[in-house]
Amino acid sequence: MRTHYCGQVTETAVGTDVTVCGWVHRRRDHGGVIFVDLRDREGLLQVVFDPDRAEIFAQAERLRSEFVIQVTGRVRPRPEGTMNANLPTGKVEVLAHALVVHNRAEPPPFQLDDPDVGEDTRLKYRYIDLRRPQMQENLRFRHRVIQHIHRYMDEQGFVEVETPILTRATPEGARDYLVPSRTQPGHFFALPQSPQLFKQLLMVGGLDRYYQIARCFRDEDLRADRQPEFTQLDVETSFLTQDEVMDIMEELFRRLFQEVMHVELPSPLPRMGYAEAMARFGSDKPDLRNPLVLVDIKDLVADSEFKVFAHPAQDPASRVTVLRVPSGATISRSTIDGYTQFVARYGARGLAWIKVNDVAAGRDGLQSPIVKNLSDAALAGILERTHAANGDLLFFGADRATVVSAALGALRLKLAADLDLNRKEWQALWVVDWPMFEFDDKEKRWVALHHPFTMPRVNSADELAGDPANVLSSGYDLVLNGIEVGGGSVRIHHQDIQQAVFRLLGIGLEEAQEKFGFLLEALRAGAPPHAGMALGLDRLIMLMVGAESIREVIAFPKTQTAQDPMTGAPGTVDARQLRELSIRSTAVSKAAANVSG
RNA sequence: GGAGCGGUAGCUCAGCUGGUUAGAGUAUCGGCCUGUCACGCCGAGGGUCGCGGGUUCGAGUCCCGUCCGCUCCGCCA
Repeated sequence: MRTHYCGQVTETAVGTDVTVCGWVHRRRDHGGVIFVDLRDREGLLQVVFDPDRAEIFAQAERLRSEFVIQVTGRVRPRPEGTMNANLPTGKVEVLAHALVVHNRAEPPPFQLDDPDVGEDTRLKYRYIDLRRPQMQENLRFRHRVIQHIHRYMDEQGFVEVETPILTRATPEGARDYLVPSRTQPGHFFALPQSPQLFKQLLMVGGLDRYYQIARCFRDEDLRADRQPEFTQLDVETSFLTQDEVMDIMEELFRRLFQEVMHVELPSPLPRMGYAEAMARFGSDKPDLRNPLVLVDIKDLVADSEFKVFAHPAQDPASRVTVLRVPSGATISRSTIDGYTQFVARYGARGLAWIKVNDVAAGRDGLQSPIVKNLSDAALAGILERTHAANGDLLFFGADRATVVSAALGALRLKLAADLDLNRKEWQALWVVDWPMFEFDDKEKRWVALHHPFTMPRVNSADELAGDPANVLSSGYDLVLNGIEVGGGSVRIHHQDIQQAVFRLLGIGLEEAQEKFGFLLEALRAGAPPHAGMALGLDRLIMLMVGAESIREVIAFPKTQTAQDPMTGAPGTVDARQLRELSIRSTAVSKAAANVSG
């Protein structure tokens, strides 16, 4: 049907006849001559309709935006002074000899070159939105990344295996998406939160090296970087140590950046312990582009008269921490009030601050509502430890450690965004030495920080129960520019340790047998030591293309209420379908109660 | 479950302390135009002010509820 993509018709084609197909991007009708910018996935090409050819000129007058046409014509250089330097095809044009209108089109609901169209409109008409060059580029970039992954994994001896989408619900972890069984009334499949157990069983099955570009499903609330279905590069290996697995994945990561981004990442990537990440950055996924760091001052204020500081300083579960903002003294009171409200979201009950006007002047050089409460020694210690300089602003957090880390960790990110402090570079690192368990205060029970199949760093099952809070796991997370893009661990391959972990998580023998019996049996069937990882491809590609949301790199994403404005999913089904599935809905129809706009 | 911001023409938005006929840009439609490329010029049409209720002589504007979109907290092993 065509000889060239529009975007590929350049000077080399001058003098030849070409046939191109595409969409009418824009029509400029000068009465006596008509220009059409014809668009396909490779770019734009100017087509000229001349009144000398009366018949197709008349046809061209009836062309409208987004009509699908086919043009045959002679490529010729544009007249002197009419070249368009902004287009790769800008030195040439095609004089139309023949025109076929393959399809007319309604005027599009939005203009393709309008950068400010609302996302709900874009998603409702995603098939039009996808025509925009940015979306085309995002999806093709994604394709290139995945092609590189396939090539690398194959080179490294990995075998791509598909695992079930219909599987069973498991306790722990995210809320499951359920699929009712018709043949087993009252029973449900669950969509996999990840292929975790299957890939472990593939190791027991002797595959040795498995990978899959796997869709995962989690029925939790959405964020800019979270969709209910998302894609992971899922990997599992046998007989490799933690470091060996990390090396393989790190090399993939580095090569992706080299080959797709032309960016050199350091080798090896830096590694940081979870404890250090929380202490210095208030986060388990620190953004190392950000120069701000948290500095603990517990010891400096422990015997202070100032109870707001002294009390947490004496509590082992709390921390007292300073965030120094270089040149931050120019930040206004109202802006600081805004930051106070900001940290309140994370549970902080206040945000103390000191403006450092003159370090040499000691107490008199400091401007703050709290200096009067602090001793000269404490103030001097704080200035010294934070390396405060004239013109700096110090923010303080004093509370339970989880609150301080969350609040000041978030404030650190917000300040960097507001003051444009982040270095323009790529900062990848591993976060290692994670705690195995965390105590959930609300549910009053231990939960696995990574997942329950992660190998705890203990010598025996008995060691676990003694001091769960201080058991480390062999988990590792890959963090890029402050976003978790992957994580993995060495897995438990002994049945007794797996049982002990279940027991600690409050999963009794019977429940473990019912829900994980197949895993426990497999671990008794000659399970090799194994370890693996998953890379979140949507997030990684979002970062690589510089998008603000994962939705920009997914062809048909869902909105924050997990709906698809285009298909209307999720939708209702008729009563017969429900009956076949032995299901009755208790929901009151939204449509009956309210028609939304 | 919670917080914030938003919802007015196809799209992007303005609309003050409530007040006559709700505006702009763009898109669309018609006319003119032979070198434009966001073509230009002239003209026209286009509104359930998300939805429901309330206050008021009077509501796009105020109040309550609700739905939708986005960001975030919780949640996401």
